[in-house]
Amino acid sequence: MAAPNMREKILTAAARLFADNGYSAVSMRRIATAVGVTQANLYYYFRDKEELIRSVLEYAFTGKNQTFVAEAGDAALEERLEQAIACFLTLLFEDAVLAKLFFRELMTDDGDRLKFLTENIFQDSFDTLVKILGEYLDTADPLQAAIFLTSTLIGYRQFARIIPHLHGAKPEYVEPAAIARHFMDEIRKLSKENAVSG
Amino acid sequence: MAAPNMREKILTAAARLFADNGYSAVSMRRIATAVGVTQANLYYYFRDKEELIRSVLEYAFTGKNQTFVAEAGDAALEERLEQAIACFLTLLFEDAVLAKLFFRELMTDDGDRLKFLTENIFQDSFDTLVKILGEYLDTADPLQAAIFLTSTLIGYRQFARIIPHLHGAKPEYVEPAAIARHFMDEIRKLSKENAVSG
DNA sequence: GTCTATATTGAGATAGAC
DNA sequence: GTCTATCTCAATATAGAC
Repeated sequence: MAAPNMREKILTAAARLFADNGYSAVSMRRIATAVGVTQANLYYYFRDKEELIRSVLEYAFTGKNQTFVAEAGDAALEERLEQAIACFLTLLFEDAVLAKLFFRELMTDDGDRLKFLTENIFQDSFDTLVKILGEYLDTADPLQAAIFLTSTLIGYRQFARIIPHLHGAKPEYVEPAAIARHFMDEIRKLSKENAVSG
Repeated sequence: MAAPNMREKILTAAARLFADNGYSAVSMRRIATAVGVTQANLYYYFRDKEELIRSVLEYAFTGKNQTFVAEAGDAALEERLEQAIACFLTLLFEDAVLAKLFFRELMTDDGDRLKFLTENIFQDSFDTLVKILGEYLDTADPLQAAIFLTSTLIGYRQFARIIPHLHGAKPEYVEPAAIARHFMDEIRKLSKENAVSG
């Protein structure tokens, strides 16, 4: 049997397994079985498990950044902000594999990997966000505001695991579109336009 | 050698190792070495690795809930809110082991474990928070507001791994006290008192 | 490019001496 | 209560046939 994108098939299967179970909990055998080849075959494509993990992360994260930024075109300020929020939330909620890998990476102590994550997922989108917020919000420190906003979205995705177990939780609390709408309603109150001048 | 709280020594060492490396990446041997006993000895205290993990989580999480709630005494509304925020942030930032275990648990798909986490860490504090926000904020849905607030704090702790790598980040962006202050400044603008009536 | 077979190491776990 | 010794299995990785 030939191997058209066998490398990609391995990366996809490994990404899903790593996302769900963590790197060290997933054996090379399990990945191979998921793909339908023997364990030894993985070593034709990747030198060792370490390289496979690094490759999976590159494969999963590279490019996701651009999608996020691109959505913020040249529409009105408030619309661009809403777009960016909705876009990031959708990414986090719909792409479970990416989200889980992302959160796993957030737990590493390896500075290089955190830097890789920053540069490949955040930096560009974040710079755009800072600019938008600087114009839109009534704040002296748009970078801090962007940090809070991003934190809320990231945290919401994490907390969404807990929310369904809380007393009185409604299903719409974990729907990205509803979250984005509600969040924008609150942010709007903090805009320059609506701000109570100090 | 006797064993005064050997069980606790094991739990402490295991908690730290599990927090830093993940459950499956840490072997019983490594835990035993960290404690200074042999691997076989762990099996005197815990039936198997599964039970050790469960015990570590119980040990780490039980009670943390009360601390958080207790801080919200009978002071003024705004002060109680500020206290709660600062308290939760401090817990997340100062107790690295607890925070890491917490975030690892958030990634499980096991409903029972998420429920355990909800009941032992969140539910009580969260109910209190909902009440406070219902009185303090100009919102129709205090539960949703509490979700957003909690998400921001959780997410901030996670994003704090990224923040130092972002262009233009200042050290105070990852200091719990500064975060709490800044956050309250924003929330205050959304209070009933300051709300722009619609 | 994929396989079978295997070397080697480390894992979880148990038995039984002290 | 802690140890030594050992069992068993699964893991990573390599060699070499096809």
